[in-house]
Amino acid sequence: MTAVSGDGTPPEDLGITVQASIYDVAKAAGVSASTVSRVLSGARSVRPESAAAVMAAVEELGYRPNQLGRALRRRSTQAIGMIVPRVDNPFFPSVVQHTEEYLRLQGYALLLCTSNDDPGIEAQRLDMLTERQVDGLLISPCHQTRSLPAVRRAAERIPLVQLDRSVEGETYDFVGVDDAGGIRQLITHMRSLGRWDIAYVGGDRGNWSGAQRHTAFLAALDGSEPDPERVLLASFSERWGREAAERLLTSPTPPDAIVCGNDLIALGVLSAAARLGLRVPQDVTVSGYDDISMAVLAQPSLTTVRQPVEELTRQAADLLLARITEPGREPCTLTLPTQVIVRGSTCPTHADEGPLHAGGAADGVPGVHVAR
Amino acid sequence: MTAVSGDGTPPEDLGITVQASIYDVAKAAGVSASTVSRVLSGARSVRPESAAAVMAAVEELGYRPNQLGRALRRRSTQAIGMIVPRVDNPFFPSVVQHTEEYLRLQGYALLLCTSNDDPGIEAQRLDMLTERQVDGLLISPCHQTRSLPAVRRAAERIPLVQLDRSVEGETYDFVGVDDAGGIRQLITHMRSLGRWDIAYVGGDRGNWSGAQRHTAFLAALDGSEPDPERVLLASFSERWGREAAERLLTSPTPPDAIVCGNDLIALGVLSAAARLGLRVPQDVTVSGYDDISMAVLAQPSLTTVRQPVEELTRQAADLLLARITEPGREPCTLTLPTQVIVRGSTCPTHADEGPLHAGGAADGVPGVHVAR
DNA sequence: ACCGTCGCGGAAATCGATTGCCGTGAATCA
DNA sequence: TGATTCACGGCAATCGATTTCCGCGACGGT
Repeated sequence: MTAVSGDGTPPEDLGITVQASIYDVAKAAGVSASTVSRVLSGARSVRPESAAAVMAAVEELGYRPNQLGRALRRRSTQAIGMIVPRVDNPFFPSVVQHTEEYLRLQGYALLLCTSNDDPGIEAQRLDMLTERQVDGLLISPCHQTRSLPAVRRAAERIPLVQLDRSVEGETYDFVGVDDAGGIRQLITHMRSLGRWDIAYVGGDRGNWSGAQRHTAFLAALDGSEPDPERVLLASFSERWGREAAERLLTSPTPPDAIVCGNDLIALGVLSAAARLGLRVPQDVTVSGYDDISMAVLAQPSLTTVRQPVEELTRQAADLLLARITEPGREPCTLTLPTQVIVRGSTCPTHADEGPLHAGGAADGVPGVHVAR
Repeated sequence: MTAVSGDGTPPEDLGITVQASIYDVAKAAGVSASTVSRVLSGARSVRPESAAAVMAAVEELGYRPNQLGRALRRRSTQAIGMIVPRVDNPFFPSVVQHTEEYLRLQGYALLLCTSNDDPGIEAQRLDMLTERQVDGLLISPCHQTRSLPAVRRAAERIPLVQLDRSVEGETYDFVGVDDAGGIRQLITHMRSLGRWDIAYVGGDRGNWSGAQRHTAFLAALDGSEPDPERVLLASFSERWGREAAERLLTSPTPPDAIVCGNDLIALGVLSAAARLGLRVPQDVTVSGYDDISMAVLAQPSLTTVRQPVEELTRQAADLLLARITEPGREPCTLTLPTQVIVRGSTCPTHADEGPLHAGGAADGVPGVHVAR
């Protein structure tokens, strides 16, 4: 059955050769397909001669098992699907890198997709991965509410864990960071430097991070009046940071500090400040969020909030594996602590001079780390 | 056969519900599985009443076809595997983004993997994707020679196209850019500014881009002596750029221009220069390669070589689709032209002042574009 | 009235691998 | 010696969807 070659015609070598199936191996080794399967999987003991014959045939034919057939029968693809909003924000590649590495050690392959911050594309990807029978899903939903229907649909069929961002209106497993705490710490830091007129440039409130950080900013201002001119929201991009900073810094009453929704925005702000001839941190202090690798290289280097990426991905992966083995468990939410990294964009004493490879030193405030 | 529920026990709703198969739909609709398949695929005409019954059952059961079964039978997964060396170099995310978008329009899903610049991991990923029966592979091999065995093994079974980087020793379809031409243009540009003592800071020669660009730099120097102190090779990272620049610029005879192997290196160089109190471009000019989005925001903005990413991905995807439909065709190599983007890091007259959103203007030299 | 044709539906084979079940022969034990 | 266990191998069912082949009834043409 299902013999593959030997139909009389010469091989006619054209690039791609037909794949040998387990039956071809069985025939070449003079055993049954069951035996081949058992040799390869080690599921049951096999006579050494048979095993040797099988291995020889595998080698000879260059046999590689078809994971489609295996997955169909086993009801497990040993693959995890992952969906992140963007890959041009360095934070997510970093998350992806760690996740892939960790899951590989657990014997899973990672299938990565991008939603491009579009709930429609995200839903397509979610459906695609579901139909391809991944064993689990990791997702940073691109929108708090508009992502919900597709996330719900997927979670009904497949173990799903959210990381870094979450949807609202239903609770699924979620590993995030203390976004609000990070912002609060930053504000405290700014005020300790004598900065009281603090502006906020953030992403839109559609996604979790944007909403959390903005809300935290407003809350941290408690006493002060929330001047609408001081709070600008649009997108998590350098371009927006630049544009917003231009608006803020050319106004008659510019703020003396700018807290940004993430590092990309902050880099845009630094760019605009430099262009306008303003000195950072003397004229205005600036902070970011995420601690991407560019942050330490910026001019000046960027004060920011570091998310514990490795911990984040490990916890999310563990949560997913737990839900795979035990689908009925209660949804659980983990919030990891963040850490403020103080650099030159807020602290002149840490401006970018001195040896390039100096280490940092804690300055006594819990959760605040002074670098370089 | 394969009835799914109705075994007497109550539903016992725990998170995940069992997936309905095409047979469940058939039973609910009172037709055969063949008919369900035909309704869903539109392969053959079906009586309207049957079709309606099927659609109702699909809706009712929330049926989603299992792509594993479909792919097994159809011998096509409608998925393309892609492997890039890193995702923390913004150039590749950009390539990925465009590729995914284009392939989606052609009805393919993209499964993305990262090799982390490690030929061993790359080989694993290649095998994994091959065993999962992707219809084609797109790869930027992380190493010119060490990637060859795994690439060969994969290409023997599945249509494969290389993009941006290639292996050596065997020719497979490849879409790249004129790396050498870009470097030559940069050198010409530097010399036209009166800079003759040009240093090169690049990635290692293990991968295609590193080797091409380094070789081109040496070749462009023809007359001049290739001072080994002036050519530093290690990795395509900001960190390396910073370290190398520190070495170059603190030497007794610093160069008056630094050509970098990519933008990340160049950003590191700018960072080191600023820290050492050197002015760019007055004291030293700096150029990058790739035109990542940070390049325009750097202080000063970065002169660089733009790769035609969209064209690159479109051509690579088209080549792959062509090879899928016609596996026997001759391997083909495409080399796309690059374009130098002149910005503030080489040209003081284009320093970063003026309106933020100004467009650029061509300065008459072919292939050279003066931005902002 | 008879014979093709057409529309439509279903049974069954198929894709590739896994696994429950049974059979066979050898070894062990009473 | 006869019974029981054990090691090992193969048959066939199975996962879920597609597709070939065939059958049935209706319809049109002569």
